[in-house]
Amino acid sequence: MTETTALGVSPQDLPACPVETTLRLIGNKWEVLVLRDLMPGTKRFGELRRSIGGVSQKVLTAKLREMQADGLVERHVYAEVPPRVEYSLTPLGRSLKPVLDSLEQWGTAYKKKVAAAGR
Amino acid sequence: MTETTALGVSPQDLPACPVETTLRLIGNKWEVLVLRDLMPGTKRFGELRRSIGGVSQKVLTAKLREMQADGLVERHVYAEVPPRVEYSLTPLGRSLKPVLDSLEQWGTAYKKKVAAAGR
DNA sequence: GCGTATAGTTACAAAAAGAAACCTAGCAAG
DNA sequence: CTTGCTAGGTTTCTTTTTGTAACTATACGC
Repeated sequence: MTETTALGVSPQDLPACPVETTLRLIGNKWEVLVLRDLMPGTKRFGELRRSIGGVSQKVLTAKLREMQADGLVERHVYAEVPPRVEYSLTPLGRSLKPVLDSLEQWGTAYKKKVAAAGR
Repeated sequence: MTETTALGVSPQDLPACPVETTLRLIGNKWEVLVLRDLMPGTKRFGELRRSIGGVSQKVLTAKLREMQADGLVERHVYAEVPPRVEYSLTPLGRSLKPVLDSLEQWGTAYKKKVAAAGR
């Protein structure tokens, strides 16, 4: 079964500033890490939890639901026992790749700088 | 008077993932907005507070101190009455511009999409 | 029957954020 | 002389968010 959520967002309740608009969807650390780990493809809940690392079950569940409501993430539930739930990015979610790339690039450059200064 | 803070960061206490490294410095909504509003140039505390909008004095103070400790922001105190404190970005802070730009670009595209869907 | 596994919920504790008052020091108005 | 204003900051208190740990449901293998 596949649950989908349309972008039920009214333009008028988005902030005027585009940066804030983006932050409304991925202004949280966990949301960015979900994005990072789903970018290569589908993952199950537990798998995602382990790959993110340090996130509690409760918070990950909550963030995934929000991201689903925002149309960034798709949730596929398989009626098996034990339950299997797979998460993947929607096209909208995948469209955030450039943002993720810029975060990664800056982080890489920064780490290099710190390593050089630490000598 | 000018207070400066070197990047006193040891490479080993940075996360392995560059994305997480970046998030450690600007993983918070307010930090990104400070960056956005200081990118054009120096601002006084109150000015910054108003331009960000919706941030409490306590939290803005705390975030600015953190960003100063991280070497992103410079703090200039003028010994006047009433006090004047000016904030500006360091070169490291300004180097985050590409990240900010990607957030802005995505937000702009998203708003366009939402506006189109809302008809 | 009993333990295992998975995604999720619930109840409680800890941490962060927000709201509002107070502090400082000098200057100006009354 | 007293009162009020200024701007950045701190303190206190309340609310919201986050984290921790225990518990649920259900089929499978033993």
